[in-house]
Amino acid sequence: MGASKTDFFTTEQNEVASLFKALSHPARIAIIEYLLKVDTCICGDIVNELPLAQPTVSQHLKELKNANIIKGNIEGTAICYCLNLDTLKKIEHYFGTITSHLSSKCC
Amino acid sequence: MGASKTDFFTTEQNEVASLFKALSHPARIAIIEYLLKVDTCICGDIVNELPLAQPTVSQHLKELKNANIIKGNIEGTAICYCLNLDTLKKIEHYFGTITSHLSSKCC
DNA sequence: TTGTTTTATCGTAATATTGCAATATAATAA
DNA sequence: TTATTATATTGCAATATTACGATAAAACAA
Repeated sequence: MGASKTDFFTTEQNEVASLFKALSHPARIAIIEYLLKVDTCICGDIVNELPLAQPTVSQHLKELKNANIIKGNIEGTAICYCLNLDTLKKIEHYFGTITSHLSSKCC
Repeated sequence: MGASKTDFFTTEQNEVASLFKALSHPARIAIIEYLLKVDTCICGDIVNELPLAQPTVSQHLKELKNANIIKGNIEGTAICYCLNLDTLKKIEHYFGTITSHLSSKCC
């Protein structure tokens, strides 16, 4: 064997894990930080910002889109990408719940 | 090729990505949520809580420990695991920075 | 000492991810 | 129409992850 035993965990646990999987590559972190830095929709130049070939960047963008971390709108020949505030807030809230429920008396 | 081109990204981007990689498996999310639920150090019964064999659980615990998401203290024969509040707060802060810097005018 | 319990490591098979060349698709320009 | 430009998809090789049986190691009990 070797594949994840997805079926043995709850839907929520699988969803949370796949959200973090989308964030688990430095190229995808770089994309997020670039979109944050320019603070606007970006049409086109993400490929030029990364040290990776165009098909590879396209693949990473697809993963971020599938996880709803970024949104992509078609603007003529180019595609306009930007961060999805809702999803990012959801992740922030997930950790907020953890840290607020956690007593520091432990260990 | 196929391996991550780690060298082409910043140290910080690689560190953030590997923190999320530690969170990218439902078994590790289940471990975190279990430690949160019992709200105390757990000596031993994590293996019984998960639908995975003992070596597999041990491997997942090691990854969480390497990422500083959990701490493990030896207590005689057993090992006492608990969540590392500092790291979890660091992740929460990372998203807080993103969401607060992000204008919603986009897309 | 030997036995028991608990956790870690080794070895390996199954599966998933990463990266890119080649190619395809889509929108616009000339 | 044919170019051009921008992004997506396909196919495949290299590498990484996941899972677990077998085994080792560590701590304690008898």
